[in-house]
Amino acid sequence: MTDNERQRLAWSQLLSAHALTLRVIEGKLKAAGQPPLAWYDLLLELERAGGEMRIGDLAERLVVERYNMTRLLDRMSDDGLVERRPDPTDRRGALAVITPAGRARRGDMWPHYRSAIDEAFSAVLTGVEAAALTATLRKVKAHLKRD
Amino acid sequence: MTDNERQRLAWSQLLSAHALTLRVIEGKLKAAGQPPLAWYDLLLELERAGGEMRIGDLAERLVVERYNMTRLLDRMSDDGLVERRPDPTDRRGALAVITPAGRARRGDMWPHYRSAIDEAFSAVLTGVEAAALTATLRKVKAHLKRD
DNA sequence: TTGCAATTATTGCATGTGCAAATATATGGA
DNA sequence: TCCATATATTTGCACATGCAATAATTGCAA
Repeated sequence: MTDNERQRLAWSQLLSAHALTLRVIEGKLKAAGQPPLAWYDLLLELERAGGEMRIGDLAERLVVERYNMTRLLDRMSDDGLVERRPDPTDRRGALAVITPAGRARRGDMWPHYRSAIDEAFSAVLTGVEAAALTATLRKVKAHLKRD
Repeated sequence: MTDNERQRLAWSQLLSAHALTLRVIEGKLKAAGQPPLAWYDLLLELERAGGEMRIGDLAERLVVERYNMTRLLDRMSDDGLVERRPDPTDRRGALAVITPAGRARRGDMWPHYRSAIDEAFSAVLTGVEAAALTATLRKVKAHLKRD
């Protein structure tokens, strides 16, 4: 097998491993009555940013299209987990702000999400393998973000 | 950092690397006037299986829900790339069969898809890294399929 | 300053996906 | 054999996403 074939094979494995793992993890979340993964990621990102972030930045950070971020925020906002606030520094833009209910919801979700990841994904990886995976995927991401 | 943290970090990298790479690759396909990735995968799978496969098996193999496979086949069938045939061994089921136009379409897609993978993904990986990635992801998949 | 292109967020419409129910057929046990 | 249960696929309806167009604002250059 040539290097090119090895690389393309790795890509196809990435696709199918992703699909399979995601299906299992989302299934566990749903079975536990929890919201989808994307909600967790969004809430976590907001907390890490200190509670608020520009909508466009959030979309870019989470690799979601802007118009889908608009709608994701609509839904989460209907649930009281986030709210919009005009950006004082640029009146075109808006900030997404996490609410106390949003912080609480992320806290509720975490144990379910954690155990789902641990069972579906972590269980078969050594720490060394996990670190290698992280390093490799970071290279790919850095490459794509350069453009 | 503990092993658990390493593993969870690897999972989050898998999610974002997947999203970013897929966005780029699908974008290149679309820009080249080609159908989405899922069409390629389906056509390839059928060719590998000798030209036909049970719909449910195809869905399982491609990690797609059955009802979505039904609809994917509807669309591809509208384009003349596949057709349905009753399964002689089980009249509940149906076979998806690749047509000559389907084989031709896969042939047309491949150079575009190949160069997209090579540019977006392969470019930054050594053969050794790719092989390690494949091995790791295969373990994850094997683990999930066991249940 | 004015005017024009670029940026931010949103929305209408078409398309794709998830869920639960429907249809048709198969399988195994009384 | 007959019936209850399981399996394969499809479909109606609600919800989510992609695309192209819109509105509001910014920034820059004439």
